[in-house]
Amino acid sequence: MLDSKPGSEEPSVTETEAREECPECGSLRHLHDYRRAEVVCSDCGLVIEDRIADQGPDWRGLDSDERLAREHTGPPTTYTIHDKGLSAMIDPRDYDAGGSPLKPQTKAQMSRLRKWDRRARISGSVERNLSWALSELDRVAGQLQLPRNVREAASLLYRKTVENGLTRGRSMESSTASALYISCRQFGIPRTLEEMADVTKYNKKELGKSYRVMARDMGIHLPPVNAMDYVPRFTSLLGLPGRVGTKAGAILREVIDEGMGSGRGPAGIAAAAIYTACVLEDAKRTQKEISEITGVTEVTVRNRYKDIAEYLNLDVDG
DNA sequence: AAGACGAAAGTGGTTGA
DNA sequence: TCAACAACTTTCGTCTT
Repeated sequence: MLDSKPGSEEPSVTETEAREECPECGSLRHLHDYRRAEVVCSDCGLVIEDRIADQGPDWRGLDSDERLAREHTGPPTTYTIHDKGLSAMIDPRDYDAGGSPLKPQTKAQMSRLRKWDRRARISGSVERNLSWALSELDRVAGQLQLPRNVREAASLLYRKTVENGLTRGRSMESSTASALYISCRQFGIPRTLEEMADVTKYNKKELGKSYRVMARDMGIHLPPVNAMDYVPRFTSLLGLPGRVGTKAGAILREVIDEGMGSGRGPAGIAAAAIYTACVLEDAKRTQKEISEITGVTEVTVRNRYKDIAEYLNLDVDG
């Protein structure tokens, strides 16, 4: 019930004939990738539109609880109409409906009313931004299959960031993504920046910069990512049996104890440990498959694998 | 033909003057 | 602030199965 199986394969990509041609190559064949919420040109791969999931009832891949929770939250349309026609204007002039001046007492009252009206409006807009941000946060969290507690933590972090005025000059998307990324790290279920980048409109670099700034500003010290934390998810995404995961964990522990972790990217080491475990356990996955899932290149998988194999051969058992 | 391996050049981030 | 540096990626060619 925690993580839905990655193996459940609904057709998440459909090809359609588009009305507009691709600005890059002019092709009319577009792929709708609902899992990644993108429209991609079939011929040149250009991402024509992202976040299509906002436009329809296409939330998917989540359990019924989440679907329920999400049913009416949503895209900016609700937020744009939120204030419309609901808040009345208070006439700024001190005359009554008939045009006569107000009594001093009434005048003072009206002035107080205006003051509170103004305050309500401002806090209303803060609320609206917040509610938009939180639904964006939920969307990304949903696509990354993150558990509730991480979302809660991320929401809280985001609120605090806003309260401290640290979101000024930054987009809400980058801030919510940063809050999520940081929370994931804190909960020991890290997502790679690649994965974050896949479901937001920012790339690895931008997200990296943005989350660093937020962590620094909020005085959060993030311990380095533990390579071990990647193993369960990667093995499960690769559809590997449990024993391979255990093996990979054992290899990792051994290799990291030996100081191989320093300076190297944790995801790369995790990927290589999994690859090694695959070889040893005879549950072969190609380097390519592993690199695709883990977001590190084949070359890095190879290099780390070489390191690990070297070390393991020096040791007695393998 | 596909996968594994490695060399070479390029990129972004960190470090030390 | 800038240059040097290590890690990683990209690209491409060769070897192996």
